[in-house]
Parts: sequence; structure tokens; C-alpha cells
Amino acid sequence: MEKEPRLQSETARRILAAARDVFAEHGFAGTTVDAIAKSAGVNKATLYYQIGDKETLYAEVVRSVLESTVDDFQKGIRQAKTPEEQLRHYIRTMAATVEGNPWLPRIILRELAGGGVSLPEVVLQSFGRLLVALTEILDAGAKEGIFVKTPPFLIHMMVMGALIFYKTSAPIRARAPQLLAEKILQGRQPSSLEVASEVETLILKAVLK
Amino acid sequence: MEKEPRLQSETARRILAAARDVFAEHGFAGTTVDAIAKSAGVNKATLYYQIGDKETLYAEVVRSVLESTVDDFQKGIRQAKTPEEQLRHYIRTMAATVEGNPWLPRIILRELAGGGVSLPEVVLQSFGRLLVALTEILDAGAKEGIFVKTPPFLIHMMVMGALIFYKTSAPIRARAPQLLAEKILQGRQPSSLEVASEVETLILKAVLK
Amino acid sequence: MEKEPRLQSETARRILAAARDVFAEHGFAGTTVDAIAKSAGVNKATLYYQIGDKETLYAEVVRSVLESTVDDFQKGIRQAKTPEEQLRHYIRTMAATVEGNPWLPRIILRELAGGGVSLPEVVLQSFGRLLVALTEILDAGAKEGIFVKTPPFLIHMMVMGALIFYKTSAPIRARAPQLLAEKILQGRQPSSLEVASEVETLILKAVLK
Amino acid sequence: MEKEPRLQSETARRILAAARDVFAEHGFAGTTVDAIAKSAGVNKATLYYQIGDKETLYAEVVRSVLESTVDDFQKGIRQAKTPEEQLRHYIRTMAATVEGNPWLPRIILRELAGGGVSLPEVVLQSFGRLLVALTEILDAGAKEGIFVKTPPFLIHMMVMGALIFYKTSAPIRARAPQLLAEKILQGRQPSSLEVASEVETLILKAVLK
DNA sequence: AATGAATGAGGTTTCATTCAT
DNA sequence: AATGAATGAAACCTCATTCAT
Repeated sequence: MEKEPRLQSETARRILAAARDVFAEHGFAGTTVDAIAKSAGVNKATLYYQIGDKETLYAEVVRSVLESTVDDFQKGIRQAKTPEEQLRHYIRTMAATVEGNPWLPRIILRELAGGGVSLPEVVLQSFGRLLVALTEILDAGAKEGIFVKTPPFLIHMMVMGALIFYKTSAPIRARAPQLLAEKILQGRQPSSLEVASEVETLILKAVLK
Repeated sequence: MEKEPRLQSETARRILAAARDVFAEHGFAGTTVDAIAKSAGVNKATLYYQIGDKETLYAEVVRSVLESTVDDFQKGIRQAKTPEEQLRHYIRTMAATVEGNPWLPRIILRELAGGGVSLPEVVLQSFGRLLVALTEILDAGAKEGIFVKTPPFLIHMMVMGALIFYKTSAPIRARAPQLLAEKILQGRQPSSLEVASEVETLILKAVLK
Repeated sequence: MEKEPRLQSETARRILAAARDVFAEHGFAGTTVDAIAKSAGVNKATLYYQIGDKETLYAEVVRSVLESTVDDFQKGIRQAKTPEEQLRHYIRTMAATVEGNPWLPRIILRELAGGGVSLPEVVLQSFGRLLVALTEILDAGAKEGIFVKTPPFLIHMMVMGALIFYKTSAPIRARAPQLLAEKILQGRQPSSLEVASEVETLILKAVLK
Repeated sequence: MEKEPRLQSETARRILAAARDVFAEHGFAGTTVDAIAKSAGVNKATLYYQIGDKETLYAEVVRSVLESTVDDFQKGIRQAKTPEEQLRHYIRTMAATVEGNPWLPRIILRELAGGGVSLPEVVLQSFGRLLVALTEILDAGAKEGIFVKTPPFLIHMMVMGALIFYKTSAPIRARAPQLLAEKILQGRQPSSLEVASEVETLILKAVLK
């Protein structure tokens, strides 16, 4: 249950990668162990030998996905100097992470829907550190008199919400009737990166004095 | 598969209400027909007699929940006059709807996570009408020179994202270590309505010239 | 788990009868639910619907087998008057019960081997009542001066042990080399009832003053 | 399948000792090869390399346990002179063997319950020799006119039955309600050796003229 | 309209055994 | 001689669905 990722065998890594994709696609209950094993190219019993039961497997996937994600976040943020630059960096890093980890948004959505019952303590702590970083950025900006005072949690929700909702609603948007799409989206389906830059613009306008 | 809602018997309504709650709690795959029947206080066979199979039941739940929600939205928006008032009204209506329908956020999250495969056409259309309304508000504001030009879809994502994420992350926030909570939330867990009003402030600041 | 036997459906009775035989033959771990279902002529899922899981099924079998057995015992004993007659009756009743319930000896042996972990409280109580009856017989005989004082539990063990061991060792005796059998058994394989009568003779001789 | 015991390696002995305990505890079907390997502190594959498959392992355990037991029996019996002394010795030796080999009673019970299908020929022969010895004792006593004529097999069953049942019923007796225990056992739980001596008294009284 | 009962299909997990090292 | 890893087969159990009443 508590395998040090660095010590994982190649087989275990293959299984976890497969599990990550299948869980992201179908959720916990909708995923069958058979599907994971097949996707990983191993026998079902091997999966149990290497990792454990379905719940352990899921917990391990959630942990590794969210923890590594948060690590990426933090590295990104430290590179900027002024609060404004840091806040921009924060948004860009989040966008890049969402973009680079296609399974992430859906796993986050499902965890939220499920009340986060599968989130291990260690993930909560990583998350906390991320929010602390954002809090420090906003506080610094407020102290310098360039930001209005805003609750960090809310900023996080708006940024994450916009990015994740935009990303995951893609298949639904694709089904929109032609006419509608033109009216609302002006015929364009902006890429995630364009959206991220628009989010950046809006959030900055909302926060800057 | 397509029962006219007005013709529903009392039994059918009880089943659908139970299904709505159980599906919201556990998702489609995580829900058993047995659990719905038990929660509705009817025999499983009765459920099949009244509604149909599990998929039909889910589709019916999603349809009724989202469609009625969108109807509420639209009624709310029309009551305001100036674009600014309308935009505020839009956000407040959304917040009130999320607040008044506890099952809504989780169903939306799961639908997004699942790519919206269970969303019937009619729901997409309702959604479209909602976005058209928002588009008209933003366009009117831009034409009057009080709003900057912003993509309506993005505004929608930011508002919905913030509201739904805040609502559904409550159980996770409750697990946050004391120290962290104080730093980030300053010890307060604002109510959903307070959050909605802060979202309103931020969005308006972002959109107003 | 606590079905009143009188209220059991025909199907449930068929399943329990099949389970009784298969468990007696192969023990708990050696029995598959598939085998019971097949032997009962019902679908495996029906078995779960009617009774419950394997453990519940086994507990129910042990309970019903041992409880009804003890009831038989008690009826038999009450019919005799003098302590000597009662003690003879006790032994004969036990022999008849072992003879009439082929699955009983093996289930008792397995329960003893397993430490009786599956014996429900109610079975223990029945057993207790049986031993109380035997105790009263021996005490009465001792008071009348016709029995020597002997521990009731030991008498019970010797009688049961002899009867059950004789019964269950039949397949092993059948494998004995010809020559040996002649020497030990004088070529005869006495029937269970003959053995019971010899047990009766021996026990009485041991107990009578 | 037939390894000469003298040639067994230390590892093989460790495995067999572990197997003996685990099989006694859980029976053949209830035992997993994993459990034995773990209990022996060796890798599962080593177990297969050293002994063979599960059935071979079990047969080897049964053979060694019962055979060595019978050897002990025979040594003990030869030390006494008169038939009465020999018969007493027989019972005491059996009691001592049961007492000194805690796994023996349960393995015997399970073998009886299973019809002795796992008893190898060699075990049957040892058993036969034991019964021949008992037969000779009883015959000698009868010829000297001090014993009544009794079937040796029955004596064996009664003695073994009483000893083994008493031993293995200990956990069940421990669960007996206080009140009952006092009535039947007069508050005492006699040790196995006390019980053996009472068995001796009773059997001798039954057999002596 | 409602239900107890039944079931095929499929899900999760275990286990004896083998193999490459 | 010993072991970590792998696996086919089979075990237990669940669940959506149907049917007779």
C-alpha cells in the first residue's frame, strides 16, 4: 500500500499508468480490474501481486497523480519575482499541468463528486502547500498595494474551475448545434492555452487595483 | 424511454427523486438499482415497470435535473434591466440554483468527467439557450461601452467552476489541518452565498471597463 | 441469518439439505458454493438470494443439524424410568441419531477439529441441556446406590467417541488388509447397531456398582 | 513423492513442521501453500522444490505424524508384564501421545471426517500393528480369565474417542455458560492427564471380570 | 400496479503452480 | 538451493434484468 515510487518495478509502473488512464476514463466504479490488466498487458493476478486490490490501486493512482502535479506547480511558481508575475506564473503553471496530464481533470472532478473520500492525507498536505504559496503571492501583492484583497481559495477555485471545466467540456461543446456554436463561441474553439491566457487576463484585471 | 413528465404517477416521482439522490451520491456505475428501489421504498420490479432500465432512469434524472435548473436560470435573468444588473442576476441565480439543488453539482461534475455521454439532446439545447442569454448580456454591455469584450463561455466556466468547486470541496476542506485552514481561509469557512457574492464582485471587476 | 425454519420456502429447504450433505462430505473450506447450488438444482444467485453467503449457509446448516439432533435426544431419554434404563436409553438414542443422520458425525468431527468456531450460541445451549439430562441420570443412579460416581462429561465423550469414530472409520476399515481384519475384527464388520449394543454393555458394566 | 526422511534437509524439516501445524489448524482445504511457506519462513517456490505439491506435502505430514505416533505407542506397551498392566499402559501411552502432539487429534478428526482418503498404506499398516498389539493384550487377559471378552476395536474407539474428544472440545467447553459448567463439570476443568486416568479406571472396570 | 423469486453474466479476489534467474 | 514474479483456473459474490402471480 505504501510503495516508494522509486522502488517500483517496471511492471508496477505499467499497471499504474494503465490504471490512471482507465480510472480517468470510467471512474472507480465504472472501471473493471480486467480492463486495467488488459490495458497494462499483464495477467490480472499479477496486478494483485504487484499492487493489491482495486481500492489500493485507485488510491495509489490518485496519490501519485495529484502529488506529482502539485510538485510541478510549486517548481513553476518559484521562478517569478513580482507578485503580478508570480500570479501569472501560477495560472500558466496550472494550465500547463492540466494540459500535460490529460487524466488529471477527470480524476479531480470525480474526486470532488465523491467527496474526496479517496484522497490520502499526503495529497491534502500537498494541496495545502500549493494554496499557501498562492496565499503568499496575494498577500505580498496586497502589501505592495497593487492587489485588492481577495480570498486565495476563491481565486484558486475560479482558475481551476475555468480550466478544468473548459477542458472537460470539450466533448460536449463538440456536440453543440452549429448555429449555437457560432453565436456563443464565434465559431472558434480556442485551444486550452488560449483559454488559459484569457483566464490570466480576466483574473489579473479582477485582482489588480 | 421518453415519458411525458406531466403524466408521471406518484410512484414514478418517488422513484425518480430517490434515483436523483443516489446517482448524485455514487455516480452511474456506483449506483445499484437495488439501492434506488430501497431508497424509494418500492420493489425493484416496480421500478422497471414504472421507468425502465438503469440507463433510462439515469437519463431521465439528468434530463429533469438539468432542464429544470436551466429553466430557473432563464426566469431569473429576465427580471433585470441594465447589463450590469443582468450579469449580477445571472451569477446570483446560478448560485441560488446550486444552493437549492444539492445533487446538481455532483451530477454536473460526473457528467463532465464522463464526457457528457448521458446528456440528452434536449439538455444540450437548454444549455445553449442559457449561454445565448449570457452572450446577449455581455454583448449588450459591450455595445453600451461598460463591459470589456470577454468570451461568454469563459465567464460561464469561471462562475460555474468557482461555485461548484467551492460547494463540492466542502468535505475535503473539512479535513484540512487546523494550521493550514487558518492561513488560507483565515479560519472562516464562508457560506456558499458569501462566496457567490465574492464571485460576483470579482467577475464584475474583471468585466467592467 | 435468523430464518424461522417453519417459514422457509421450499427452495431454501432444498438448498439447506444440499448444503448439509456437501459440507458433511467436504468440510467448509473444501466445499464450493457452486457444488451446493448444483446439488440443490438452483442457480448460484438464488442461493445467495435465499440464504446469504457461504458462512451464513454453513452456520445455518450446523445449527439446524445439531439443534434438531439434540431435540431427538431429549425426547428419547424421557421415556425411561429407572436410571439404568435411562442410561441405556441415552446410549441407544445417541446411536439411533448417529445412524439416522449420516451427515452428523462428520460435521461434529469437523467442528471439533475447527475448535467449534462456527457453533452458534443456541447450539451450545442445546448441548448443555443434553448434558444436564445425562448428569441427572447419573446423579440419580448414584443416589440410589446403583451407579459409581462418574463424571458425566467423560461418559458422554466415551459414548459419542466410540459411536462416531466407529461410524466414520468405516471407509478406513474397509481398506484394511485381509489378514489384519481377521485377527482384529474376527472377520466381522459389526453393524452400527451391534456396536451400539456393545457400547451399552461396556458402559453399563463400567458404571454399575 | 516418497522422500526418505533421513535424507531430509534442515529446510525440508522446517517446512514439514510448519505444514503440520497449519494443516492441523485449518485442515487440508483450508490451508494455503502461502501460509505454510510464510510460517516456515521460506519462499513458496522453495517449498515446491523441497517437497512437492500441496497433496504430497499433506500426505507426508499425515504419514510422519501418525507413523511416529504409532511407534511411540508400541514402545510403551512392551514395557509392562501382566495384561492388566499392559492395558493400563496402552491407555496411558495413548494419552501421553495425544498430550505431547497437539496437532495429532485434529489431524485424526479431519482424516476421519474425510474418510481417510489421504492416509497412505503405510499408515494403515502401522495402525494395524497397534491394534494387533491391543488384541493380543485383551486375548491374553481373557485366556488368564481376568478379562471379559471385548472387541479390541471397540476398546480402541472408546479410549481414543474419549481422549480426543475431550482434548478438542476444550475451546467449546470454554464457551459454556457459567451455570451449566458448574452443574456438569462441578466447576472443574480436569486436565487431560486427570481425564486419562479416569478413562483408565472406567475401561478397566468395564473389562475386568 | 406491484412484488417475491429467479438467474445469466460478469465482477473481484485467491490460490496452486511454474519459470527465469 | 532459493527466490521474486507471473499466471490460469477457479473461487466467492453482485447486479441488472425478467417472470409468474
